Amino acid sequence: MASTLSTALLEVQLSSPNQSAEAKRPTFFTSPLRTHPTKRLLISCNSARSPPKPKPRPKSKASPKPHLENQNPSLSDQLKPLSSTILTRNPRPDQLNSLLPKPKSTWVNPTKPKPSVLSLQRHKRSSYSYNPQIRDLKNFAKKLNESDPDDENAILAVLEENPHPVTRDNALLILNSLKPWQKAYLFFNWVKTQKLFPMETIFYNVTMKSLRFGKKFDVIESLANEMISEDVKLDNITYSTIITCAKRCGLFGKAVEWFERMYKTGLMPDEVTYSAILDVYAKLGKVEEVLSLYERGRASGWTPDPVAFSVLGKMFGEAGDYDGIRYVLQEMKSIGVKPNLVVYNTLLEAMGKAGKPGLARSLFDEMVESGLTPDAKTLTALIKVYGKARWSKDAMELWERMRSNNWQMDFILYNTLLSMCADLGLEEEAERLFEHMKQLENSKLDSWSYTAMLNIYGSGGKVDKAMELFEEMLRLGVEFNVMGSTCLIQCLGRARRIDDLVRVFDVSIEKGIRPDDRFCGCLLSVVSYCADSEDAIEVLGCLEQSNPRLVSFIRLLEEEETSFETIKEEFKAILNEASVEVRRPFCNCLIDICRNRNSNERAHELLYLGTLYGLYPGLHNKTSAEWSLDVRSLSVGAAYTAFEEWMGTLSKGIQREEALPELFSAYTGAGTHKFAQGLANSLAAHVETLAAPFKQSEEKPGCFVATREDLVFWLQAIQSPAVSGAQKSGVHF
DNA sequence: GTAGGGTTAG
Repeated sequence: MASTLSTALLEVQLSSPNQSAEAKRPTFFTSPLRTHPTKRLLISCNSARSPPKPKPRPKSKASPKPHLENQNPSLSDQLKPLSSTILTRNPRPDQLNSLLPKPKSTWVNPTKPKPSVLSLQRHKRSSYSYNPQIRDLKNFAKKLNESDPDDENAILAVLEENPHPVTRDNALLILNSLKPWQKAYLFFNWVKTQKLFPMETIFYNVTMKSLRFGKKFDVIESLANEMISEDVKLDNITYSTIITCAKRCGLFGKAVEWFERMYKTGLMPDEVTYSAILDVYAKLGKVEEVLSLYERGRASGWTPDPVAFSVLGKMFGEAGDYDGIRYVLQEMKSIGVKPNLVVYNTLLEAMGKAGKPGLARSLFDEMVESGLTPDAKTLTALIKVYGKARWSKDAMELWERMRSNNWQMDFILYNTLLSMCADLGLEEEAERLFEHMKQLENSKLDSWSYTAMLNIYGSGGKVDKAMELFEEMLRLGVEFNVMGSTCLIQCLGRARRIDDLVRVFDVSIEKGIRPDDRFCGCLLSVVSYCADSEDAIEVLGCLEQSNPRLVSFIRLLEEEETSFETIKEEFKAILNEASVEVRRPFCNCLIDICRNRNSNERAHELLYLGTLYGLYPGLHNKTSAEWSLDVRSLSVGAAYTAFEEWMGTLSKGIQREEALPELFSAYTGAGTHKFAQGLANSLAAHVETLAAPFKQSEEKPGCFVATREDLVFWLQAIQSPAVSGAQKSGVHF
């Protein structure tokens, strides 16, 4: 089995997610905005710089191909591993909503002047005339708001009490004051049945806004259809309300459908509707469509406002596209639009998502210099960026600045500060803040605050403090969520407090927590280091309730007669069911479990499969001077397995007299990650057990180096029958 | 929230 790893390395290139066969195909829309495909990414000539290009997909490194004895395989043979090694990806929102119109190939002559795609005039609002009865009417609306929503007769009785005649203006004023959508909708229908005056567009619009608040898209749509059948004109306000409601309900196909419909009726969107639809495409991750719309709008003479730029900024942030973010800033500069606070907030967060903490910091400085005062959202975004980047110094400085400048803080910001403390391991600071938050007026510590503290104690191994907090949550009735439970269980597992772990698990299930993949991964990792089989059985019991398939798989691994094919198929199915971020941890834990149960053979099979399914990209790196093994993303057991596998492959290479480089290195990393040091120590111990000639480099901690001469000598020595004892100590070649 | 668009914690 192990001997096939070198060929597996060939296959892994096929299974890397970036080269998946499901390459995105651009979707066109059928509105008059359609442009010729080759023109789609051209940005208006006013822009100073070229638009962001889609990033080239990362290419696989051209590593020297292992020598293969057989002839070139046929095309169908070459394609086979592709279908058998590709895992499905998590569904994206645009894949869930396949309602977007399919492309039609309508030729648009690019030499003709582009038609205008949006109206530069915003919808004019009618001005209110002063209503002397306003007080009475507001009181009346208040009564309606307070009446029992389920008691129709009571509501009708209130309606009869209206002190003033229901004129158009009075009805509008009342409708605007009704809060829950049920009341507004009821009043709207009541007015309609009175037939005192024609129902104009504005009545529908106000009612729709209320319905949007209640996310009642189906009702909004029925009202819109009623407008069409009753011949009431739909205006830009109607359409933007419909579109944004569909968007907030996640019905992106519907949003696009109504946008298309607007064009079909000959109504031109104004910039508000236009921004709304830009946001729809942005939320779908359809960057090219958004840029195309943007470009067409610019070509029609549109000067986008900060809202439009905020939409673009958010979209690029979600895509982690730094070039895109920079493009937004450049566009604003060249058009002469000054970013407002919301734009800065969006871009700061986007910078964080694109992994640019330094640029976020300078953008923040620029914002403050421009005279804007950061609000709680600005500070939340920046604290989050610094926390994730582990920039302790900047985070603490900002925290200090917040206090000395008396900048606005809210509870979300406090909770974010707590989470940042968890990221940076600042236990004392977090405790102080937590106490401070307890004493704040009008503020209650919520599940987020407690979860952040559980995270801090959990990752710091403070198991007693974590349990105290858990009891406190139960006592105070603070919601205990899946993340808090995961942190606590992880902590209890590391401390081998299995009875407490099982109790926390039971409480979690009682409280209605639904185990997610991370939660199961956490239980699986506890199983992996349970030396005591009774403990393992307890934890497997919890896992059985959360993910029975995983437990059956562990049993399959234990049974000697299970074939490799069975393991392969079942493992693939499990990985496909799991979300992408837990796939590698699952594989790592399962390898550890196998090694702990002395089934190294199975561990090698799993590593092979993990590699095959693309869970360990970049594990092997080769230059002419050095071959290296990067085990930073591997667990201890997986790292041992990978190391042995590597030595086995090299050993065979030596037998075949293949060319070898001067230097060999294994890299465990020794950086900021909590467990990195542990991995370096473990590999050091393992290397010593094997008496392998790898030495930890002094200038590069976490890097184990061996020369070709030493390595070849060692490998040849342990292969000779005289020293076969080395094999008993765990070397599996 | 006073007829429509954007930011808002793991």
